[in-house]
Amino acid sequence: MKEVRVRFAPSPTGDLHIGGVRTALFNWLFAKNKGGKFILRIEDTDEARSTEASIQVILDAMKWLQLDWNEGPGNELSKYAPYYQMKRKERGIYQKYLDDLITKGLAYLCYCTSEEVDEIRKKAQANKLPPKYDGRCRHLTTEQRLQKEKEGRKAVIRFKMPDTGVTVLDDLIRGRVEFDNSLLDDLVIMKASGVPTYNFACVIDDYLMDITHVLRGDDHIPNTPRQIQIYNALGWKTPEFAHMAMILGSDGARLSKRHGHTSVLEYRKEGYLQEALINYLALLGWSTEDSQQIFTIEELVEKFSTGRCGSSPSIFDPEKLLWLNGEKIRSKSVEQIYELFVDWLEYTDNEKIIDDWDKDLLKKAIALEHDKIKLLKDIPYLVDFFFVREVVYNDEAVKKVLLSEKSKDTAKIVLIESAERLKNQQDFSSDALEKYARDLTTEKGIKTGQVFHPIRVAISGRTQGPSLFHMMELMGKDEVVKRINATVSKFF
RNA sequence: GCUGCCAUCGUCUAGCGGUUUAGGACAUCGCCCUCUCAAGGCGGAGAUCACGGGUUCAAAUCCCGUUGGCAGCACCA
Repeated sequence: MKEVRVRFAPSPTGDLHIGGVRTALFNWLFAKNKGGKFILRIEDTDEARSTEASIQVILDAMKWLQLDWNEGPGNELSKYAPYYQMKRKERGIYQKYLDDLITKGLAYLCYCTSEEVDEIRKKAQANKLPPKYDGRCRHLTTEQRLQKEKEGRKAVIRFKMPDTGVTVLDDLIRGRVEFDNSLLDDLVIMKASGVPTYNFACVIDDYLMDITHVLRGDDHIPNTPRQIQIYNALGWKTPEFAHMAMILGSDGARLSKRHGHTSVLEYRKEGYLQEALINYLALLGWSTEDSQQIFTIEELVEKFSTGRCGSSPSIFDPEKLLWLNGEKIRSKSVEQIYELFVDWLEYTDNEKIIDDWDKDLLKKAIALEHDKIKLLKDIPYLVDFFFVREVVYNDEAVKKVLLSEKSKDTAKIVLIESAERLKNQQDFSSDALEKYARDLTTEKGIKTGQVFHPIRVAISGRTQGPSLFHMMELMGKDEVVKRINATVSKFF
């Protein structure tokens, strides 16, 4: 059995977006599942838009997502290298096949300008005909060619499409799809600049790199018959194709800036975990029979198959992603979350936030807020009151719990007495503190909330936070007493 | 305009001709737990399976048509 080889072949013309990641992921999962190879190839033949920065973004994103490649940039010694199409072009890899096709009469030089071709297409469209180049340069004589060149025209190379019959695509996800050859036009396979176009370079490289399966977005379906024809012309067997449905924005339109983050790295900045993004993306366009939602990477690798990929498009739902991220964080140990958090601070250049924080206290604070963390970026806000010198009081909290007509008298008494008594509290464990607080309510004949809430606000400045007595225990007696005293003198 | 792809709760999906009063998940609502916020538990609401024709004893499931959405139609990939 031939080794499975798949590739992810992004063009470095912008950020790596959600759809691209899903394509990369499914290829990666497929390769892993089959014990095959996953190849990363950079399709940088768009001279105008390809950028070095964009290549870097792709590489960084793939690394963060842990979609490691068996071959690709960095493996320049491989027999399949290089993995950048422009480098391959420089080595003359494509020229050979271009010459071959021209010699065989399967491709030809075309001197039409873009304007002329546009004109031809528009005319066809006006007549309700498929917009298609008419092949007028197919049979140029040598004199005509010389004449065109004398006019200073530069030639492109066009592929001669068969104009009868059908091209059949046997898609792993969609089954049989037929295309009428008469609708396919003579596509440009080499630009006037001498650089091959996508449809050509892609075929050559997939063949040369022994790619066995091409998994890509279904926006490529219209390209497939053209590519199949090129394979045929070169006498090559086609790889298997699997076209997955697209990921759309909330309004059903193609995912774009309007729908929130487009670049994966923005999700990293927000504090999403790579495994949450991976898990979520796996759920878009693929499912198991029991509709399982939460997967480890290993489970994904084990269970993935193209046969269970859906053919209808799906809408990207940020809320579900957020839920999944919380799920993943909750499944981690405090130590793991701490590590992840430190990495995130470093990545977002925010290390100074925790510079003077006691790391041991931070871990314990994280433990108290463990179930509440949805994003890594939530952590600072969730625990920062443990580390401040002076409590930052939330106005609403103070108004409601300390200063309202209803609460202020009892709050004052509770705080003054607590400051006094807690100073002498021997056992500062959460259990003992809870007993203390409950005893106080009985003694004063008031409700638990009338004791718990003022203390909470006094020591944290907020009405929300971890379990009160665990929070006090962690803060320690001196700090708690100090904060209560400070609160009393500030407000009463 | 031409060609192609797609169509089950708001969203992601299960379903491969009878076991379906269409199952699960997110979101939403209610209750429980509870010192707050979460998390968790329980429960509710939410889908005439886009529509119309067939085929069949039987269709969300097969076929045809219609409608709608999306994609492609570059010397972009």
